[in-house]
Amino acid sequence: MSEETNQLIAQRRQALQELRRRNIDPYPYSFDPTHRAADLHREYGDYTAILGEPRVRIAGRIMTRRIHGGSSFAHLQDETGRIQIYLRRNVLGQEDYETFRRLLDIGDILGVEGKVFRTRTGELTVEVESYQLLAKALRPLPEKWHGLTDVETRYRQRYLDLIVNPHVREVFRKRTLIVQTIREFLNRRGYLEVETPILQPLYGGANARPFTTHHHALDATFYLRISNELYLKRLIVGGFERVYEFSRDFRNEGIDRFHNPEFTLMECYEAYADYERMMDLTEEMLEQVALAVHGTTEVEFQGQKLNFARPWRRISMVEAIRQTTGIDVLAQDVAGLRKLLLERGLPEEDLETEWGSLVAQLFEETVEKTLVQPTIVYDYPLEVSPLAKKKRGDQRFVERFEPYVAGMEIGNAFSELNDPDDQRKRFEAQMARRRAGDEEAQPLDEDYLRALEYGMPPTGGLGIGIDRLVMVMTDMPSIRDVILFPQLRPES
RNA sequence: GACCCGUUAGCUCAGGGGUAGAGCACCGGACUUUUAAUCCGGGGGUCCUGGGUUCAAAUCCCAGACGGGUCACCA
Repeated sequence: MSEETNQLIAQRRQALQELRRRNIDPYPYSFDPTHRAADLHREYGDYTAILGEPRVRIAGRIMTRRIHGGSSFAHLQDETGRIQIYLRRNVLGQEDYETFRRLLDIGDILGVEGKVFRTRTGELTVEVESYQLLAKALRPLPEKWHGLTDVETRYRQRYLDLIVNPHVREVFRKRTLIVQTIREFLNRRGYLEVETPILQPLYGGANARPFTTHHHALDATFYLRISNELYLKRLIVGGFERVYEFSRDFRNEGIDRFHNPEFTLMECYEAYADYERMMDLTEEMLEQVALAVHGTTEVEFQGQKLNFARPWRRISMVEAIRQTTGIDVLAQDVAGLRKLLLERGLPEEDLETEWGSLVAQLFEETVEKTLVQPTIVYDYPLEVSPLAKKKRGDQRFVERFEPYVAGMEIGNAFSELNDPDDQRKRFEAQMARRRAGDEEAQPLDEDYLRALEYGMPPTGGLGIGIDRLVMVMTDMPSIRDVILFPQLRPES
């Protein structure tokens, strides 16, 4: 049904006209509440006596209405919750009472002044002595009982979701709490929060296809960053010893429960640290996050009990594969690994060609989903890690780890590669992959190499996928449930 | 990108070849402590879009749009 003919909208527009005819401004400029709903519940909780007829002003959206003859009840909802209001004809007067009854609707924003009391049934209530319409709603809200469940509408019209589904507001409050907890955790350790370019002339720091755009005045191609890694390490070269950034990154890839084209990665870098120090940092940080959100290190996610208490299980990738499958990848060559992957049902055309890439592929196929409890998997193959330093004593691997929770990668960390010549070779290997058709291989960044040639101290780096962390901490099964405005196809 | 499922009133959902349904919301009436208020009466539809089959399509078939799930890619 079109908006013009929608009966419910038409009725509300008529009420709007009538309000204006009565010289009531449906969109006034301000209101000055003395309390919010939660303040009232805190001050005058269930067993508290209400003395001296306290007068309060409170503002919010009308969420329910129970209209009787000469008196009516309604609930106002503000950011903190709901409070019942009570309106009586002989208190408000005939005109104001009838205006409330006839011309105001569920969804309208209202400011009221009145005294706090408790009803016969014990509910804390404000008896309204005067009220002011603060904004007229022209569209009806979803149903009070079932709320809004249609996921498409919930994502496209998140404002509506937030109005009628209180638990959704809770998820996003927790998201902010998580970000704040990490920020304070790093600040306490002397990390400096910085901002680096989102529009980059060359993308790097991860394997992904970028979004491409164009700057008219410079007549130059720019990319939305897929990572801020190379910029943060330039800052380490510059002499900042501990830096971090909550980085909105953009990757031109598929969308599913675990991927949104724009997502948030917290990356931090610490001079003079190696990956073991970053493992400690990771465990401490995420333990703090669990405590901040849940008050305990135990977190329930999709029916599984996860415990973020230190120390976490730490296992090398080679050992993890051995424990899960019995396979010793160190005893396998390329042909052997390919055969093992074929046996596990992988189509031949999907198989990698390099030894280390095959090891990583075998790990992803067999081990990843088994890593339910917080686990650190370390020592990744050289071929899949072009920015990480080679492992002490074994040149086939690099000093890299990923924290896993509930079968999800929620981070990525290295002893950062600071040998400029080695870094150039790694870039060149990436360029070779590119020429072979790998669109996600990393381009060679000459300025980054130049920076490394000035000398970067040994450095530990860590990235944490904030969206996935929030999923785990809020028990949400989809990344769309933890991003306020997830990417959808444009409405036609 | 491939496959499977879904799309019916403002919302939540039934219905599955023969007059378009319910609850809430809405409108009118009664009601000055209700809270899923209650009681009486009423209005409201591009059944996602476009084609096809049929005497007849919301229903069956085809194509498309949008959403969800799985797979692929990625974090």
